[in-house]
Amino acid sequence: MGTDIGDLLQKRKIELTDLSNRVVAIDAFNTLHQFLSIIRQRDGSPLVNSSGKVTSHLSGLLYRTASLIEAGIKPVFVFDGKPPDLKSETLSRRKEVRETSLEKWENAKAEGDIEAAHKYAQASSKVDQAIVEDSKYLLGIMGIPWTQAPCEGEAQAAHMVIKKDADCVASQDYDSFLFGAPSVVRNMTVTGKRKLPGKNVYVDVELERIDLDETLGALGVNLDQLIDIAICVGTDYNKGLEKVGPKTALKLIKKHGDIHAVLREKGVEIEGLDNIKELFTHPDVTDDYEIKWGKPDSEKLINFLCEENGFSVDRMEKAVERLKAASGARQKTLDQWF
DNA sequence: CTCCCGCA
DNA sequence: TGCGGGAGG
Repeated sequence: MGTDIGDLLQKRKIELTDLSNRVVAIDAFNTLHQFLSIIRQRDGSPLVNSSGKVTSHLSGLLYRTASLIEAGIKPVFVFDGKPPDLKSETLSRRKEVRETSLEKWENAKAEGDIEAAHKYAQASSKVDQAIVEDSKYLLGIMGIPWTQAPCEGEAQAAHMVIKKDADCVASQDYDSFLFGAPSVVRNMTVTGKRKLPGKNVYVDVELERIDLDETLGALGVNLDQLIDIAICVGTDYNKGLEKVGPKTALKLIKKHGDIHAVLREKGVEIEGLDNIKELFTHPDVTDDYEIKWGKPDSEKLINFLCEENGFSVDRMEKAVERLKAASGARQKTLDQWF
């Protein structure tokens, strides 16, 4: 998913407390996708309510967000809008992977291969409209703001950081850099553990921050050239050059200056190059958003989570209490400042 | 993923 | 008090 330029970036280990009082623009799609793929039972089936509707994402969102608020972080979730036409090939490839995985999941379950079943179930997860609507509703009654991007969520999140309405983007992908995000954090989990893809193994992951200027300085390129490097390697909008990974791409761009010169030198072309580049340099974003944190609505939360979705009342009362206490503390802090 | 119980 | 592992919906 996204662009494979991770190796080139300057990663700095940070602590969750370093993000205290910071506004973090969270890539909602990215986060929900993680919850959906990871919060599953051993045979791979997701958590569901009594009508069979998936609820894994609700569990993840509630607990994760509550912990972020407790850590003093000010989260705002950014949802994807309509993807650009140039992304259609990537999207149909992802769809194919999901559908193949769904078949393999069924087969593995039938054969009693639990481990394979779990693996394919994870790869079959999809953030659909119902998941998105549920999540927006839950965030609303939690008092957590969210923004609807006109197009790519990562572009919108980057825009909000550029405008200084947020301090950094939180995503596992690197794409927001290509949209000019000055600062990105990865691995923003509570436990500091993450599941290894495909395997039933958990590893410790460090919360890390990557600053665009620092990375550009270390690489000796500008943002335009970083975008060129990504296009050489391949993005959601194009395939990338044969046998060119991040290191080679960096070398090529530094040697020849820009992607046009690289392509001339190699005698190859990238179809629609100007349009691809435009998607990164002038993405479709909006200023029509409001970032405001409110009080959680206990009654609606208990009703939605317990009545409608079958969560345990005991657990939810505890979680809602935590959320209320944490957002009250935040309110106090803000009052002291203003 | 995060919670929470059982166990050192 | 802190870890391991299963449950959660």
